[in-house]
Amino acid sequence: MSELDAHTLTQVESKDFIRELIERDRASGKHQGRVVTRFPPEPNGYLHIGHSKSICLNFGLAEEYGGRCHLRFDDTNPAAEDLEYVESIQRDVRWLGFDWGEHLYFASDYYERLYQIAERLIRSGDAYVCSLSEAEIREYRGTISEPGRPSPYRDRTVEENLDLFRRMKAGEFADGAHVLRAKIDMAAPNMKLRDPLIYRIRHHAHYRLGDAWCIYPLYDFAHCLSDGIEGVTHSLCTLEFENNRPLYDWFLARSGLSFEGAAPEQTEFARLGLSYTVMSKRKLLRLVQEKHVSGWDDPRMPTIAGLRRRGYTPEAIRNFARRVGVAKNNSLVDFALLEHAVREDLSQRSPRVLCVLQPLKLTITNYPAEKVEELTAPYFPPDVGKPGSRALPFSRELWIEQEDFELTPPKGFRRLSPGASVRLRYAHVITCESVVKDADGNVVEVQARLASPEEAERLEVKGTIHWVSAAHAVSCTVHCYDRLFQVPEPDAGEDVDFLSYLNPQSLETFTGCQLEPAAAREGLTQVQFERHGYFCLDRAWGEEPEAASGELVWNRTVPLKDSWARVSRGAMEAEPPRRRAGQANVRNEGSAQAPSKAASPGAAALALQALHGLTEQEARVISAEPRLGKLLVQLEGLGTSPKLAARWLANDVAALTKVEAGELKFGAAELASLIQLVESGTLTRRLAKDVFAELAQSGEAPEQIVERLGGQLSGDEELIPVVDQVLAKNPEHVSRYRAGNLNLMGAFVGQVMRATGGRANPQRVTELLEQRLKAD
RNA sequence: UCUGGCGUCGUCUAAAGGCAGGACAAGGGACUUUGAAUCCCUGAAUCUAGGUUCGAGUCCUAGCGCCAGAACCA
Repeated sequence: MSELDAHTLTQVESKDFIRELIERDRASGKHQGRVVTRFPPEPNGYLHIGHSKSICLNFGLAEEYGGRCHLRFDDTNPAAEDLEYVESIQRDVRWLGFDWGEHLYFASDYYERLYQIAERLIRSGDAYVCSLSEAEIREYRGTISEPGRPSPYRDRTVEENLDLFRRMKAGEFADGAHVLRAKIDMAAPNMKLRDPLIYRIRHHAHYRLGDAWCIYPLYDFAHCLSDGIEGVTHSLCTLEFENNRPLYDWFLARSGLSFEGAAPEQTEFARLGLSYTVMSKRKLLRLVQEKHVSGWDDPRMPTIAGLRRRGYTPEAIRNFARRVGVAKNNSLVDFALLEHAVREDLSQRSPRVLCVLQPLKLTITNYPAEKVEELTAPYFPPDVGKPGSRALPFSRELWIEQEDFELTPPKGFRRLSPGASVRLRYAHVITCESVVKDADGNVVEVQARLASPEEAERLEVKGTIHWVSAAHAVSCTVHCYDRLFQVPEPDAGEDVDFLSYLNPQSLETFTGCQLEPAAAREGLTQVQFERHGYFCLDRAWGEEPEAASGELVWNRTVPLKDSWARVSRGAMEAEPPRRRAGQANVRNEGSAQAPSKAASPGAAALALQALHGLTEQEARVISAEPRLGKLLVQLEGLGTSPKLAARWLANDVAALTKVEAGELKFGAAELASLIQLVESGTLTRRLAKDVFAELAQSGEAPEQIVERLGGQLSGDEELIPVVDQVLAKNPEHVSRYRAGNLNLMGAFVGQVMRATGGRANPQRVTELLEQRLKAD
C-alpha cells in the first residue's frame, strides 16, 4: 500500500490467484524472477473455446511479466495423434493473436533425453520393469478404498531392470509384455502414487518419428520433465491434474535436471465450462464422426475453428476469456457472456447493411414503376461514429420481411399491418392500404402508399423496418445458427446420452434471401444485417464456402438482442430447468441439526475438558495436536489460566500448527508472556495478534517485539489526530455514514488501525469516531 | 468409503480480519429512422451450526454439499 492510500478508502485492482502467486515469486526471486509458461496440447483433436482460456492465460502471463510462452505438443501417444491436429492447433493459436516465436517444441523431440532419465531412475532404484499384464496391474493397484499390493516384479535388481528396459527399447517384446513403473507406494491413498507407469511398449508408428521408437513415455513422466527441460517456471493446468502434482514433483526431483532458481511448479485452475455445449474432445469427436455436425469447423461447434467460421473474432474470444476470470471453482459460464463479448466487438466493426431473409413483396402504389431513387445510407450508426456510406436504390417494388407484417397485429406491434404506417429504414414512411392473398388465404403481397414529408411528420411513426429494392437485390443463402443443445448441461446426466439433447433447430437455412446490392458489390465479409444480427461470409478465411449454386453464403454469428421477441413470446416458453443434479449451490437447510453424526470427543479430550474446564471444542482441538497439549500443560505450569491458554491454543496456535509441521519457533514461556501482556492491558488483542505472528516467525521474545513495533496507542492525544485525519480524507464516507450507513464504522476503524500500524486501541477509536461523527 | 480440491447475487468473479463490489443475465426507464447500440435506475449472494475477535466471507471446530481420482489417455 502506497503512502498515497494511507488513510484513504480506495478500491484496489484485484488479481487472480495465479497472478498473485507469480508476483510473490518474482518478489522473492524464485526462478530469478523469470516467467516461462507453456501451452501443452496433445495433437489429438481441435482446440476449443475451453483451450482458449488456457491459451490466453499462459500467453497473457508471459506478455504481462516480460517472459515467454512455449507451444509444446505433448505427443506421447502415437495411436491418437496426427499432423492434421498439429497444424490446426498452430493455426488456431496464431489466429487468436498469440506468438510463440521460436519456442515451438514437441515432447517427441525429448524422447532420447526422457529415455536417459528413465534409465537413471532405474539405476537409483526408483523404477522397475513390471511384467504383469494390463489386467493384473489394474487388479494389483487396488481401489479407492483398498490399498494396492506390490507387483511381484517390484524387487528386480537394477541390472535385470536395465537389461529388460533396454530390450524393451530394442523391440524384443510384444506390446504389453512389460512396462516401466516408478517405485513409489502401492498403499498410497492417492492412487496416482501406486507405482505409476512410465513407459509402455507400443509397436505403432509415430506421426513425426515413424518407427524410431517402440516404447513411449506416459504423461506423468513426460510432461513434468518436458517442462523441466524447457526451463518452464509456472506450469498451469486444470483441476483434474491436482492428484498428479505429487508425481510432477517426484519425477522432477529425481530427474537430475538442473534449474536456475527452482524447479517448475504446477498450479491448477478450473477449466472452462460453457452452457449449452460440450467440451470434451471425446464428445466433440463423436459429433464429428457421427455427422451431427459437418466437421470440426462446423459453426455450431465450440471449437476455435468453428467459432472462427461462425464469425467470432479473436478479440471477442480474448475478451471473453478475460471476463471469465481464473479461479478454482468448478464453473459453468453462461453462453450469454460469450454472446455479449462478440456483440460488443462486432458492433464496433461491422458495417450495417439491409438483407431480407424471408421476402414478402411490397408495392408502393403511388410510386412510378420506372423510377429509381439513389438514397445514401451510412454504414455505421452515429454512436459507432465511423465514416463510410453506400447508395441504396429505392423503387416501386420492394422486399420486406414476412415477420414485419401481421394481418392482425398483437398488442404493442410496431410494424406493418392493414392501415398502419411504418418508416422504411433510411427511406420514406409508408401506410399499408391493402393486401393480396393467394388461393389459400396467405398474404403474398402488401400494397402501401408513400406518405409525403408533411404527412410523415404528422403520423408519428414508431416502427422502422428494413427492405431492399426487388429489382436491385442480390439473392443469397443465410445460415442461422442457434445453440447446439437444448439444455444448459447436455453432459450432466450419467444415464442419458448427451446427443439426445441436440437442438434440432440449431441450423436454420434460408435460401432466396434478398441482400442490398452494395454489400455484394463491395465484397463485405463481416456485417450487421440490420434488425437481424451479425453475419459473416462463410469461410471468409479461405477454402470454398458450401455454396448453393454459387450464391453468397452468410453465417449468422449472433442475433441482435431482441426485447420484442421476449415480450411477444412471453411466458410461452420458460427456460428449461438446469439439470445439474444437486449442484453446489443448492442450499442445504436442515443440515444444521445433525449432531448425531458429529464425531464425539475422544477420551483424551474428555479428560482435558474435565481437568481444565475447557469447552468441548477447545478440548477436541488441543487433544488432537500433541504440540498444543504440551503447551497447555506448560502454560498452566507458568501460571496462565487454562481458560485463556485454551482460547489462544485452540484458535491462534491451532491455525499455525495446521500449516507448520515441524517444531514451533517459540515455547510456552513466550506464549505465556504474550498472554500476560494482553491481560495486563499493555497490549490490545488486536496488537497481540500481530505480535503473535512475529513470534511464530522469529521466536523472539514478545516484550522485544513490542518494543520494536512500538506499543499500544490508547491515549486520546495520540488517537484523535489520526481519527481526524482519516475523517478529513474521506468526506464522502463521512456523509454516507451520517446519512445512515453505519457499516462504514468498520472501514473507519480499519483505516485508523492501518494508519497506526495496528497499534491503536480499536475500542477507544470506535468511541472517538462515534463522538466525531455524531457532532454537527 | 479413502485422498485431494472447491462452496459469495440466477451465472462468472472481487474484497492485506474493517463499505459484501464488478460483469453477464433479469426487471424498469430515457433516447432512438435497428424493438439494436448507448445512458440511467432496481431487485438479487457469503452452504449450515458453534467458537475466537471491538469487528468474520476471510481465522478455529464440527457438519453438509459439489467436483476430481481406481486408462499401458492427457
